[in-house]
Amino acid sequence: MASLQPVRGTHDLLPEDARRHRFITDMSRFIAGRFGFEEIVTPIFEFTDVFKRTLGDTSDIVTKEMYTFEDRSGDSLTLRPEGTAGVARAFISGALSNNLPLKFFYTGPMFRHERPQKGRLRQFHQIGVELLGVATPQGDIEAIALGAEVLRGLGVLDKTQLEINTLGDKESRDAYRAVLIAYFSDFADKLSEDSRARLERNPLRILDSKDDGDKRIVAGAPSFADHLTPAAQDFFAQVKAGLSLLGISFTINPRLVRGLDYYCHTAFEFTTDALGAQGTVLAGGRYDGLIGTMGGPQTPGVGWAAGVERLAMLIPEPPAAERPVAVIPVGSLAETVALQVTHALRKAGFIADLGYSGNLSKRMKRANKLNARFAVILGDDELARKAAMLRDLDSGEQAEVPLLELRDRLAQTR
RNA sequence: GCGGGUGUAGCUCAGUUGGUUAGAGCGCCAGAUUGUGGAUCUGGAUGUCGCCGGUUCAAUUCCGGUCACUCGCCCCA
Repeated sequence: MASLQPVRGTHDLLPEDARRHRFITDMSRFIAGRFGFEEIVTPIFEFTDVFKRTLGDTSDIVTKEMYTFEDRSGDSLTLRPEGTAGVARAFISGALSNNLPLKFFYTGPMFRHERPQKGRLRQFHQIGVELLGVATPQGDIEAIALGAEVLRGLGVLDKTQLEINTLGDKESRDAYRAVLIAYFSDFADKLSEDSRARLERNPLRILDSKDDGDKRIVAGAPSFADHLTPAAQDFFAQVKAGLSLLGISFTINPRLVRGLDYYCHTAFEFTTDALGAQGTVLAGGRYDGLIGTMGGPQTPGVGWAAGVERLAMLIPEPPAAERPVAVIPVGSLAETVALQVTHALRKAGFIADLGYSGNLSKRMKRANKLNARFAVILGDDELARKAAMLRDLDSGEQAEVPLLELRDRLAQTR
């Protein structure tokens, strides 16, 4: 086994994997385009503060998962651990607030120093969308509908379930948080160690604990639904109604939460049971407070991100590579003609492969391995007649074709 | 970051109760077929038995460490 290994948690994408990824990014970009989302490309690293301010000082990502380094001018930079912060920063830097609403699609690598697992890498890839400037439930509905359409386009929608929840508005959440802390504090000594830490940082998370003891305590916890303001209830009702109107099925998961203060209203996740512990495939929510928190104008936003590697694992077969035409010279005289023919076919838009060496048999084997559709065989006999033997590699039939007609004959079969 | 499992050929895996030349299938290469691939047959090459150290006359096998992968937790895409 080779001793030269890639950095832990990083991964080479060999052509078959790369094709799978390209299919995912191309398809999602295309479908996002139908919804009016245009691609935005932001840098792969930002000033560390961009992520610290958006993700909060206590989040796991900021406290232990960022690839942060100092560059030669002494600035603290961080490889982006997620995509929203960069888009929000671009929105502020570019003073785009008078063009609202804005609809962005992005794709690219993200970096988190986590312990790798299946579906969890240190460099991974995401696709995502951000819809800025729409404060009404229409935005949430459109974002979720787009997510569902992307999954459908990829052929994986039926392998996922959509779960949604509401985090309410700030008023609802503050009230609920206080009630929750009061409730759980009574049980503090009985909670698991993890949950005791969550009581400080993010009490909502306790609701989703997998610890059996915690679950018993959670069962008696006050319900968020009882603390939603009428406005927040109405907002959520409209989101649900919109999804139903579009035929998007969902379940409500009251334990689906987001930790940071700027999240509000709708949180949603498309999950699968096919990927073990990393079941979340596409997830997002509304973040009306984010841009304001970063120092920009108060601007509502809703968006989601999806893991390309996780999506790739749900796609059983990668899309087939395009099938080439194999040009096969027989004898050294034919080599120069083969080079010309190959070049002409490439200029005409065909994928043409000119084997580099070997006799006819060997080159035919190579053509077969490349899954070539046709072989163009150039030997002395054919060349004497300014023709080539055109062999259909699927049927095994072959016929001589004048060189001048080769291009049109091949074009007919496309 | 915490706990468990695994690591033998390019891939999937057998095997060695510690003993001399470590195996299979698939794949790869060559030939049967010097102008015809896919099927078949014949032959060939695979390899620090993850890495480092310890115990031992002897370690791929036992022990320790380490690295990688993997499962769960945490968290997330």
